[in-house]
Formats: sequence, C-alpha cells, structure tokens
Amino acid sequence: MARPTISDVARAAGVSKGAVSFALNDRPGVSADTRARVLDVARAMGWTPSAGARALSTSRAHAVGLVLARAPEVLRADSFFPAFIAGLETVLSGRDYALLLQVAERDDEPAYRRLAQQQRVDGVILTDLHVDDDRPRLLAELDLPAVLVGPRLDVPPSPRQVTLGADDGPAVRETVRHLVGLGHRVVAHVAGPADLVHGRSRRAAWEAALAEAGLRPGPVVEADFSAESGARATHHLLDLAPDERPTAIVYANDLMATAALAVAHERGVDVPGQLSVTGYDDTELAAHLRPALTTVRTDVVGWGRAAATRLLQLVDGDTGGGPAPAAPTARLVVRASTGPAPST
Amino acid sequence: MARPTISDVARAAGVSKGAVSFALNDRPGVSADTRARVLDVARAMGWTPSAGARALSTSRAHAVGLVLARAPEVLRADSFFPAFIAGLETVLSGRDYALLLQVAERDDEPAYRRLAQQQRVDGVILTDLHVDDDRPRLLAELDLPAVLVGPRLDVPPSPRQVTLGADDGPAVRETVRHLVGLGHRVVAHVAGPADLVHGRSRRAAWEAALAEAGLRPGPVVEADFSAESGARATHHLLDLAPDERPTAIVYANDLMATAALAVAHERGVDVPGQLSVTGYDDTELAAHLRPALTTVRTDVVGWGRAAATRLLQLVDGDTGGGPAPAAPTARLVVRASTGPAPST
DNA sequence: GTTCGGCACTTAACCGGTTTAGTCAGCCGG
DNA sequence: CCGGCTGACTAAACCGGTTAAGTGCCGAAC
Repeated sequence: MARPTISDVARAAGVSKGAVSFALNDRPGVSADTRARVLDVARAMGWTPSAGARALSTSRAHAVGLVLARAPEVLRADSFFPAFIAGLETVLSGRDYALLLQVAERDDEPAYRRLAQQQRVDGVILTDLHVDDDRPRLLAELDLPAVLVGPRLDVPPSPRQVTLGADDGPAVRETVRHLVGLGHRVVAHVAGPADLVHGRSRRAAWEAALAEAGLRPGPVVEADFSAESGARATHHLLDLAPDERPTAIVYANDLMATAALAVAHERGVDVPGQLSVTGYDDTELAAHLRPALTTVRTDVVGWGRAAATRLLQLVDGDTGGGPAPAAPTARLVVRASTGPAPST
Repeated sequence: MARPTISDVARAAGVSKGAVSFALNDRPGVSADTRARVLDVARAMGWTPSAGARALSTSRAHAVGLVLARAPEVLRADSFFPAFIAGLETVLSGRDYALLLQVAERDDEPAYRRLAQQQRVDGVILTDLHVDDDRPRLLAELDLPAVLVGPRLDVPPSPRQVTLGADDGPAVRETVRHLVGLGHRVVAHVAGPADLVHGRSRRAAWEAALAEAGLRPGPVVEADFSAESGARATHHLLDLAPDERPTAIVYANDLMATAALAVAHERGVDVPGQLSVTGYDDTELAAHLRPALTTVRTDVVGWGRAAATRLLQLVDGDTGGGPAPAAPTARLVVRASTGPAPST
C-alpha cells in the first residue's frame, strides 16, 4: 500500500482515527497496551505523518525560513552560508523542522509576504542586516518570529524577534591591540560596506581600539568585501604619502586580505616585513597562504546552531526574554602576516 | 482580518467556495464577470493561498529539496552551493516553488525517506554523487523525481530521474592541451576523492588528454579537495626524483591549487618559471592571486537554473525523454600560473 | 441500589483548499 | 408546450491529520 494514512492504521489496529492520533502523539486517552499496539501497527505499515495535513490542522508549518538577501553574484564567493546552514540543520533536523531557503533581496517585500502568508514557515532567520533595515518591521507586521543575526540593533526588535549577537567587536579590538603591541602606529582599515551592520561594527571596533591605545584612527577605505575591492583599496593605501601610509592594515574579511597579499607581493612590499595584514573569517585558505594570514576565527557552525535554537524557542512561544544560547565568540589567530612595525 | 481564507472571499463576493476556487485557478465553470469580481475581492482582502491546504488536496507540495551530502566541516569551504542555490532559486521562485534544504549524508537513508514520505517535496536534486551511489535507487523506490547533478552515470537512472551533465571532461582536456602546447611533458594531477564521480571524471579526462597527445600519464596523487590535502600532494610531487618530477600540475579544484602556490613559494619554486599550476572552479580569488591562477570557469548559477528547470519538467510529468536544458559548458581561463616548460 | 466520576474510546467537526456530483434557469428544437 | 441540453453555480465530499464533544462502561461513594 502506498503511503498509509492514519485511517489505514486505525482500521488495521481496530480502533478509531482519533485514538490513533492520541497514541501517536503520546497524549492521554488511550490505554498503555492500545497505544503499544497502534505504534506497532503504524511501524509495520511504514506510516509517516503527512507534513501538509499536520500543518493544516495545527497551523504550524514545522519549517523555518532562511533568507539570503544577496544577489547571486555576491553569493558566489561566500563562505558563510554553507557553514551557517550546516549549523542550523543540526538543530532543526533533531526537532524534525525543515529549512526553507528563500533568496530575496532586502527590498523584495512581496517575497517576504508570500513566505509568511502561505504559512510555509513558522519563523525566519535574517542575515546581512542593513542599517535602517526595514525587514524587522515588516516581519513584525506579518507576525513572524525572527532571529536577526548580527550585532544588536539600535532599535529594539519586536517581542517575537531577537538579535543573536554575532558581536565582532571584541575580536577586532584584540586584533588592533596585537598590532599596536607590535609597534604599529598607523593602522588602516579596509571596511565592508557602511550600510551593512557588520561592516559598520567592525569599523567602529577598529576605531575604538585605536582610541583606547591613544592613537588616531589611520586611513579607512570603504570596500565591499570582494577580492577586487580589497585589491583596489590596498593600492590606494600603499600609494599614500609616507607619513600617512599605514604599516598595518586590518581588512574586514579574509577575501580582501588575501587579495591584498597578492597586491603587496606584486608591488614588492614585504609582508610582514614592511606591512602587516589581518583578515576576518579564518577561511580554510587563510592558513595555507604565504605568508599565512593572521585573522579572526569565527565559529559559524556554532552561530547556526545558536540561531536555530533561539528561533525554535520563539516559535514555541517564549518571548524575547528567554536566555539566549550564547553565540560563540570570535578569536584572533596569529599567523605570519603580522610582524613588528618596520623601524622608520 | 487575519489571513482571509477562500471562504471569506466567497462570502464577500457572494458566491460559493467552489466558485472562488474555479475563478482563482482559471478553470471553466464561472462567467467572465463573476471571475473578475472574485479576483478583485480576493486582491482587496489580501488573500493568499495556504500552501499546506493546497498541498493536502492536490498532493503536490510545491517544493523541491536540495540535499547537501557533506559534513558541516567540509561544507565550510565550499564555493559551489551558494551559487548553485542562487541559480535554483531564480527558476523556482518564478514558478512559486519553495526550496527545502536537507543536510543528509549519503548513507542517511532515514532522512531521505522522511523527505519523501512527509510529502514535503515533489522532487529532489542530488549533488556530489559517489561511484556506486545508492541514493538514485532509493529515490526511485520512493518514487521521487530527481535531478542528479554530475557526469552521466554508468547505470542509467530510473524514468523519473535525469542526470544533468556537469561534464567537466572537455575543459580538463583543454587544460591539458594548453599545457602540452607549452611544452610540458610530465603533467601531474592532484585528484579529488576517487569515489566522487566528479573527482573521478576529471582524472579520467586528464589521462585521456595526455594519451591523445601521445604522452604517458604523469604522477597522480589522490587528495580530497581541501587546501591541506592540496599542500600535502604538492610537497609529495615536488619531492619526486628529477626524471619523474612534473613541470606542470593539474589540480582538481582551485582551493588545492591555491595552497600549491603557497607551497611552491615557500620552497622557492618559481611559478610559472619552474612549475605550471592549474585549478578548477575559477573562484573569485583565482584572479587575485600572484601569480593569478589559470583555471576552469564553470557557470554554477547556470547549472542551478538548468537543474531546477529540468526537475520541474519531471515533476510536471515529463519523462526523462524531454529535451534537457543544456548545462552550460566550462571554459579554460588562462592566467599567469602557467607558462612554457622549463628547458632541461 | 442508585449516582457520580473517570477512563477509554468513538464520533464528528475542523483546518483551507480542490473537485465531483447535483441543482436550477434558460434556451433550443420538435 | 414539453423534453433535453447547456452553462453557471452550489452543496458536499475529500485530502490526512488534530481535537472538542459525546458515549458506554466500570468502580467507588453515599
């Protein structure tokens, strides 16, 4: 028999549909041995619940959505999502939740509405938050629980939303202190786009750490996380007049830092002899470059786990107050691309 | 009113539920002006279909699954999936299909069964096929349409399955011919795992191209696509006795080739003066390395589009016979990491 | 000895759509 | 003037679960 239904099981076990439902869901109302018999029959027949039917009667989709708010060409080089998704799945599959992927740019409001109204998901995870991002408001209006992955927002989210602190500040500060400790006095920053919250927060941390060390912020170039933009920014910084030229550059991600190593090599600038370079992400390649890249290791899989756990709490009805599972912290990994500042 | 149902619309329009359903689905049985009135009312009330309810009555989930058969740590460095997913989505969202992600290793049979039996998806896309992969058989048994992304299999798939030719043979042959044309006579290969079909097919193409050129296959090292394994393989090849040592190495992906550049640099081997290196993927970084990497560019987004298009055809009932949308072909991109063979 | 309570179960409604069978009015032809 | 056909629509069943309300039985309490 193809895909037995609960009625088939009921008939075979000689009880009613309702009794079978009670038995399968461990609810009171059936005796222990009836329950056992029903379970046996169900297993023997190979019964599995139909997600659609269950969703219809419980109005719970048993699925959550992950929204990728990037254009395809940007997604291409991304190392974040595969790992993040892996983390999500470890939690979701344990609870038998499905993960729905939706590629929708930030302003694609209809896509978000569809997601919510078709009742396909019970909650969503947002990443790549922008400054003044409208999506939290929209999701609140649609009454969809959401986990916002990124630094805490200025505007507190609605009750059924929660930010999951991927706070990259401490690690960036650690990076700057490391460089200052090596004697660097002009530490530049190649930033991510200023309208992305994590681009902005890394820049703020860099500036704060320099201030703590009593140093003025070095030059900043705003880039867009791409290798191309990293290379351009590097040329720009190395072209500065000697008194402004940095002896160390903090890049907002590994991709840009890696491109920078190539630029330095090409221009005959020795790393780390004449220039120290740091990245962010600790991509797999970072340890296998020459020189190996000093960077910040983040536990993206751990973020994924934390985000999923928190979202399921929200879906289960906890309000924002519950104890958030700690987002794992990022750590500086010192390798060969940083060294003592050149003596002037 | 929260989420109006079809009954609400019916009441407001002054017709029956059934009539509304006919009108919304463009089926005969309602007059033109009734249809128009119903559509107006539905739009005005902000009605959207409930995916669950529709799935229940049509037994069509309107969703397809993508199975990621890799462990989280392997997924981490992957550049394939984000782009592939982007390609899938462009097609799926146009047809209002959802994309369900399932991380399930190859032998996780229960996960596949759940996917099918819960009726959550109408078809699946499989990647990373192994030699002797059991999953096509399993999916056939579960009667789930499937697109197998990878080179054609030895065993023809079942009627509701189709392979989408990500045939990397021609591009690898082009690569080898390029190297032979530059005078290389000992061309080595650092392969992907032999039990992955695309690892195996790249190796076969490398061997065939050398044979065509009248050359014996150079040394082969089997690696696993990781940077670490690429570095190890490179050391091994460079340690060979001079008469066996390759003057060119074809790597099965960019990640390993990139690690190789670092190894060569570290050992004082000039690329491309003493050693030519090629990759596969054309990752974003490839163009921004020193030397820039000669590699094979694949249109992963295009694959995604093709896979989704083909799968929807299968779901719609076409048998395998239909014309497959052509999988875009891969092309060699020559950059600076390949050059004339050193004169001995 | 009746009444009450509770357990174990059944019946039936419900979720929100689709679909089949049926009703009714109007028009045609004979 | 009546029977049959067609088109437009309604009523109700159905998909596969969950769940509120109802039934029958048994033992305990008064």
